[in-house]
Amino acid sequence: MTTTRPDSALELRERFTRYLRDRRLPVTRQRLQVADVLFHAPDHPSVDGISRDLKRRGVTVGTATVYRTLDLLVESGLVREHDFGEGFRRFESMTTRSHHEHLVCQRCGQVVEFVNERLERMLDMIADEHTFLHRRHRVEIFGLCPDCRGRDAADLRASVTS
Amino acid sequence: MTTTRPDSALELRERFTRYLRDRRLPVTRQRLQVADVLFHAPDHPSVDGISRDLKRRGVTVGTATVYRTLDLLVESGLVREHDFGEGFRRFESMTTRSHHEHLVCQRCGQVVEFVNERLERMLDMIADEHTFLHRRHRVEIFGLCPDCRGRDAADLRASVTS
DNA sequence: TTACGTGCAAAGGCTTTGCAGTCGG
DNA sequence: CCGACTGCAAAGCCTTTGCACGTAA
Repeated sequence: MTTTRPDSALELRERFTRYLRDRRLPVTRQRLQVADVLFHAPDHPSVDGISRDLKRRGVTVGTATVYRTLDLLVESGLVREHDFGEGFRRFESMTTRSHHEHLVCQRCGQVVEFVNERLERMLDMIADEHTFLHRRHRVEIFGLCPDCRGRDAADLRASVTS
Repeated sequence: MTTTRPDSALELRERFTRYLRDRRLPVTRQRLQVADVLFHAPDHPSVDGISRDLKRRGVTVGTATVYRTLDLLVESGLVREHDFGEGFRRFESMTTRSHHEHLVCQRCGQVVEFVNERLERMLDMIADEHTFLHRRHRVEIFGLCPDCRGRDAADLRASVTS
């Protein structure tokens, strides 16, 4: 279940390189390193998470460069930007998986992805009904993941007993 | 269509007063003024918008107090907090209307509300499927409102002609 | 009277910007 | 070589916090 999808990552790096070359933008060590970290991330890292990951690998990339590279990655369409209302952004590389939404655990921060075709169609319909041109959307369900759900119930029992 | 819902606003102010009294918290001029501005707002104002509205009415309330009052209003359940990914929060008073979602225009910032029972049920189902305890959710559709949609097409024609 | 609120200014957290030095193509 | 990038530090935003003073009950 925790696949690293190395082949996907390689392909994405190539696509990013191509994107840069097409626009006559330098393909620098920093840009590739930031992209690689993100392409290999199994989750939805924040800028801080990406920086720490880079440090762990022994390389240092200035914060400003990380932000600037993320802008490029988002523009290129290879990376998706998220704002789960935590006060900072998270990023996610686009694998071959289809468009998906998120379930966010309010206790442990775990993010689970889900796909639902019917939901997507319904959103198209709703936009149409309001004569809106539908460009993108965001569906997030907040609550407790299976683990935290049980733990919360346990906490409650403990507090009642004490 | 642009109803100010004055009766609703009055009732909400009363409910807020009751909320404060119940917790033995002082009912101050500032708290009521911030609440009133929000209860009368037809849209989803930001902290800055609320402050400017207060100034327009000739009263001044410190920024810190506005933030602290908004915390109370959200805790009381009379106000809903939103984050449309703009880098700041927006607030909306809970009228008697049922739970709703938002269509956001990426050009002019207009926010249109919509209600869709089927959508709500579908989200419950999805959370269930993943054994998540569903506490709240967020559905936002971004794009162009009817007005901006036309304007964008016009811009495009103009740029092609020039 | 007294606990809590208020306003100001300072601090905080995330992100962007300005600029001198550096490097890819 | 030149234009674009990088890193650092400073600045920008929104929001929170500390503190002396004020006020609701």
